[in-house]
Amino acid sequence: MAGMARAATTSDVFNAIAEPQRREILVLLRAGERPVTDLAQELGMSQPGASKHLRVLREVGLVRVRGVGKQRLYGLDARGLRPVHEWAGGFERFWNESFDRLDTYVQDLKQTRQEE
Amino acid sequence: MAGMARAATTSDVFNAIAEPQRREILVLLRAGERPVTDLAQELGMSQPGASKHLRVLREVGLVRVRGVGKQRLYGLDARGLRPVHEWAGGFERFWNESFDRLDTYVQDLKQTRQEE
DNA sequence: TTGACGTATGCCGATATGGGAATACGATGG
DNA sequence: CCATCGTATTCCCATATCGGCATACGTCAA
Repeated sequence: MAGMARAATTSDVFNAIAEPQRREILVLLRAGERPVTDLAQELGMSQPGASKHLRVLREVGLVRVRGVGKQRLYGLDARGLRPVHEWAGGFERFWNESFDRLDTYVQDLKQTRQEE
Repeated sequence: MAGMARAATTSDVFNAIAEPQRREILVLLRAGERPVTDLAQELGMSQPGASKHLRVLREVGLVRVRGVGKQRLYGLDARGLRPVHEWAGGFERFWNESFDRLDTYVQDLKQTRQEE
């Protein structure tokens, strides 16, 4: 076991929401519970595709399922998104500060090359 | 070209911050600019490793570099984290609501199996 | 110019991922 | 019990990562 390719999408919320389609699923679920087929159709993806994404979301706890007859309704459990919100929020003062102020460390080193 | 393995870490902020070590780098950079070696040491990773992560962060615009003599100082540009914060914030009312209230859709279908 | 130092890249191996297609599974209705 | 609908799982492929290692690159000092 030499190289590992990332923290396993299935164990980390940050990873789970790294996938655009999974984010879309979460957004759709804000409107209420839905069966897989519904989601698949609305997002223009295959049923197996949707099922797979939902599985990831379930494994990180962002989604809940309950069986209703033949169907399985997926519902949102947004609690796991709170840490994400808070983590990003920890940078709020940095994106609010203008870059000039942010670069206090730079003050003394005026006029340096600005890569890219 | 059949299967694509994800949106390319280098083009999406969500993907860039899916990596724990990259998140750590961003956190460290809140304290101010730093050279690669510094970060690498502090995070217990190799210099090439740190350079690679920083490259990803640079490509999504979360980090800036400027050359100072032999060194290259990396600095935070947190503006890209704002969308993340806002996206997650869009779910705030859902994690605040108790699950019972959230399941209004469920009200009429009492006592259903609760998977997992 | 030649070192030396700091840093970026290239290459490799092991692994994970997402999509497609086929198929297995589960529950309900007859 | 069987057919059917809704959904999950499995296989396979092409690709993308991440880490380690070696190495190329760039800048400064002498």
